[in-house]
Amino acid sequence: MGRAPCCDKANVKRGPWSPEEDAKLKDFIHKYGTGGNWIALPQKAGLKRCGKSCRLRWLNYLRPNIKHGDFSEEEDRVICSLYSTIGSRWSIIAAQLPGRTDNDIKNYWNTKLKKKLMGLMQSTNQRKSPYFPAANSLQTQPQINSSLFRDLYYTPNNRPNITGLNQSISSAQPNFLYTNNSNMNFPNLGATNNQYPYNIQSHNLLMFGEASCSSSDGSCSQMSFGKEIKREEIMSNCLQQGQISSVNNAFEENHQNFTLDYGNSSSNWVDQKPNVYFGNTTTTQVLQYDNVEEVKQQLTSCTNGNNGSTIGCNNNNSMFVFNDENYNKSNEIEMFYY
DNA sequence: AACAGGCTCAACCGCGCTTGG
DNA sequence: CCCAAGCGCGGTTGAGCCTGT
Repeated sequence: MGRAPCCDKANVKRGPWSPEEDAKLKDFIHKYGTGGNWIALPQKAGLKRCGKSCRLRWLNYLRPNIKHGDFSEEEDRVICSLYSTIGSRWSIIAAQLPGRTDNDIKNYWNTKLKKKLMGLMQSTNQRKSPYFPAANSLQTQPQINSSLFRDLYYTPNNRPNITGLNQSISSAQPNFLYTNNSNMNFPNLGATNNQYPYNIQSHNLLMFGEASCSSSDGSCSQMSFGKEIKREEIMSNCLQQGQISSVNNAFEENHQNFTLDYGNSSSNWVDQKPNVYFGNTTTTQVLQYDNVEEVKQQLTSCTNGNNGSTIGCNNNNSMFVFNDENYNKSNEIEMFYY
């Protein structure tokens, strides 16, 4: 036996709302509010509708200050940024866009924005992006004539933060949230210190900004904004570029101590422990940076350097790989998003 | 003009979560 | 603690519109 229906489907009207029904619902809510009970509302308002249908109609169409019509480029950016970070959590995305409903954004994403991005992907496909581009290539913004796409590389600093996000995160969701501090307002995903419970399991990272579409049948019902970087590739690149002299217990099994061991004195490093940073131990904000210079600035102001006791100066959705020598010169930092 | 196929978006569905008895 | 009712959310549907032939 399945779940009991929320209302008597035989006796409720379905389908598009008439102007008369809209007026009835609007009038009733203006006079009496929702009373905190949508199920009882239609009967009180004299509507032959299911309470859920009334709620939906009100929230998505009738309530004041609903914005209809084209989305601005700024709204596009916000949607893309948040989608790439938290996935299809439309209500959270909608909360950052006043006047827009989750349904609107979902429809817009599925019918237009996703395709728009796919178009951009195709037009920039020739540009080969190595897993670890030369550090100096990151001194400037990528040469892409689209602010939308550019911002997928360097998330804008005006991107809304998601402070206070307090909903449980399904393990199926993207893994951008990591906490090693149970006092954070971010949901504690079950991590204990220095454990990274999500995608790290696969030992792969996603390099944010490389949107891709993959499916066996060639359809594109799923699109991800990331390029998988296998840990072996990371390490191999680090070695090749002289960024590390050896890899020891890097990406240790059991997903603990997500660190690179540089095989030489750690005192020169910004932090003795991991030089790959996840999470943020001091604030609940998602820290974002417009460009590499801002990252450097943040790192320079790090007060936790060298003592190895804490993970400081981290960022919730990016990881930094430092070149020891060049970090001290403050001129080479490679930044990767996952 | 007629038709087919694609697109849009309002609405529905069902599930998980929350709340209150 | 249990259970039922209600809420909120994300995925899906399909009627109507649009566009190309």
